[in-house]
Amino acid sequence: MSTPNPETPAASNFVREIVKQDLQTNKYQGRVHTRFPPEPNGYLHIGHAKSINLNFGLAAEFGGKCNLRFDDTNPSKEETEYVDSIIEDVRWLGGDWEDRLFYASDYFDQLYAWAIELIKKDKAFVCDLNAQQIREYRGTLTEPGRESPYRNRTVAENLDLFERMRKGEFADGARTLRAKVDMASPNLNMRDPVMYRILHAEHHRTGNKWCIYPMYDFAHGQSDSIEGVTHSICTLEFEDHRPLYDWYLDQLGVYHPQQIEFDRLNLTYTLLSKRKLLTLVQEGRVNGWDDPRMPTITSIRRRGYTPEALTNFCKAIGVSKTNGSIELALLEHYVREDLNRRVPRVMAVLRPLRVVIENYPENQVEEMDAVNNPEDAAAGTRKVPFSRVLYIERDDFREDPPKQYFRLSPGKEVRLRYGYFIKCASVVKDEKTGEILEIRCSYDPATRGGNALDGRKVKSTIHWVSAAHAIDAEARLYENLFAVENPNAVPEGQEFTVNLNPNSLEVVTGCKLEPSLRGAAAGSRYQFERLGYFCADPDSTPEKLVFNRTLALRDTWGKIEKAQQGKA
RNA sequence: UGGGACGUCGUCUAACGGUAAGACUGCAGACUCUGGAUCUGCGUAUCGGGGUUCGAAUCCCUGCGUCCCAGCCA
Repeated sequence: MSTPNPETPAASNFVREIVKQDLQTNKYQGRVHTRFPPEPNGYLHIGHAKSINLNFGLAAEFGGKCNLRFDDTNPSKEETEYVDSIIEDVRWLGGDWEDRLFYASDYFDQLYAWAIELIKKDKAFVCDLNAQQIREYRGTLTEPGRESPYRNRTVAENLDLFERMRKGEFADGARTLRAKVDMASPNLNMRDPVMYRILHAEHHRTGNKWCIYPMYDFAHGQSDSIEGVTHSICTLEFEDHRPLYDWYLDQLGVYHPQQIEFDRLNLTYTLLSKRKLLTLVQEGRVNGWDDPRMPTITSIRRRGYTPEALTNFCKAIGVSKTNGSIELALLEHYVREDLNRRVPRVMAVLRPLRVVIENYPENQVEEMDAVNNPEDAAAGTRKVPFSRVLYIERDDFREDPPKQYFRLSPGKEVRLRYGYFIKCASVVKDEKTGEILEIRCSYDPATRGGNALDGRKVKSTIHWVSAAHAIDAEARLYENLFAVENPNAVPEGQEFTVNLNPNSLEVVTGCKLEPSLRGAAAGSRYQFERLGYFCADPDSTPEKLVFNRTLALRDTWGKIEKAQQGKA
C-alpha cells in the first residue's frame, strides 16, 4: 500500500486476528494469500479502496501475496474499458499484484471440467425450466421449494445435454446446469443453484469460444482454490453464499480457502452503488465517471485526493461486521491532514476586488519572499511580485463589517501576506448599481514583508495577487453531490436523484493567480492560502488554467458568520 | 412470519471475565504573518429484561431493533 502516516497505528480488526491465528496454528503452512476480485462492469469507488487496502494490506503486513483477479463471468455487462481503469486505480492506490493479474475467465476450461465431474457424481443436472419457472419452483423465504421435474435425469443424459449446451444447440435461457443440493434448505442459495447459463455473448477476453458461462458461485471459490488463496475476503451480503462456496469445494475435493465477510463502506452524503453511479453518468447528472464530485477512485484522484490520505482513512475506519455509515468529515480530515504537510502554498484570488495603493510608486515592483510550506522547511521560499494595483478576495472587504469581522473595511488596517500593512481609505462604486468597483488604500512602507517594526498588531492577514502579474484561471468549487446524509433514503415513489445537491458544482471564472503557477501541470496540488486545497485539472490549457477545489480549509469565520446569520 | 448477520459516545473503532479507551465531529480557550496548522480543556456510550460470577460490554436465557437473502447479476 502507499506509505501510511507513520503516526497512524495499524488498527487491529477481526480479519487480521483470524489471519494471525491461522499463522500461529500453521493452518496454511505459514502462507497468507488474498485477492481483490472486482467485476469489470464499472469504475472502482472509495468502497473498493477499503477492500483493496484490506486485502493488499494484509498480504504486505504478513509477508504474503495478493492477486488482482477480474471476476468476469458475465460477458453481457463487462468491458475492457473497466478493466483498464481498475488496473490503473488499484495501482494508484498502491496495490502490488506483481505478476499475478488473473481473470476468472482464465479458468473457464477447468470450471467446465469440474462441472462435468459434478454431473458424473450425480451432483448436477441440466434443467429445462425457464427463469420464471425456476423462480416459482424455488419457493419463498418461508416456504420450501419444489424439485425440478428434470432433476432425475440420468448422468448420461445430463452429460449429453450439457455438452450440447456448450456447443450452442440451445437458445439463451433455454436450459441451465444446476447443482443438486437441497430444495428445502432455508438458505435460498442452496436450493439447487444455477451453475451455468446459456449466453450467446462475446466475452471481452474469450471472445466467442463459449456460449455458456459459469455463475459467480460456481466460479469464485474454485478460482480462489486454483490460485491458492488462503483468506477470501468479501462483503457481508455474501455471508449467505458461504455454505455454497464450501459445498462446491467440498464436492470437488479440492484445496479449500476460507471465505470471511466484512462490512462494506458507507459514507454520509455519498452513494456507493455501481448501479446508481452508472445512472448518474448515463443521465448526465455528472460529467462522466471521473467527475470530481463522484466517489470513484478516478474522480477522487482528479479532485486532488492522495492515495496516502485514502490509505490512512481506510486504516482509521477499521474493519468489522457492523453496518454503519462513516461521516464524510472523517475522510476529509485525512485528506486535509495529508495535504497540509505536503502541498506547497500559493496565493490565488477567486473573486477579485481591485485594490489601488495610492501612496505606492506607480511603476514599482518588489519581489517579496514567501514561504512555500510552513509545515516543511525544506520546501523553501519563492518570490512574489508586489505592485501598486492588486487583487484581493471580494470576501475580504466589507464596507459595513459585521461583528467579529477582522478583515478589511473602511478605516481598518490589515496585513497583506508577505507584503505590507494597508489601510482602507475609500471605496469606489458604480454610481448606478452601487457595486464596489475598487477600493483605495494606503500602505505603510515600514511594514515591508509584513513585519511591523513598531510591534503594531493587525487583526487579520489577507492574501493578494499583483494585478499586472496575475494569471487568469477558472476554479471549480464542489459541494457534496447529495444534499442529504443518506442519499439512499428516498421519499415514496421518487428517484434517488431527488437527493442531488443542486449546488454541488460552482464554476468561478476570472480568478487571479500568482505568477509562479504558470504552466502548472495537470494533477499538481497546491494550497491556495486561506481558501483550500486545489488541484490542476486536465482541462487546463496553456491559455487558461483550471483548478479543482479538492477541499476547503477549515473555516472558523464562516462558522461564526453562519451562526450570526442564524441568530439574525 | 424462514435463514444468515449485527447492536459500545453524535459517527467509526477498541477493550477477548478485572478501572469502558482512541479518532472524527461539536463546544471552549491558547498561539499564530493563512480566522490555516498546532496545542490545551470539556462533553456524551455498553439496546431492554433476567440470570451465572467476588466481578459482565464480554458468558447464558429472553425480548427489541437494524441489515442481507426469493437474478439464468456479482
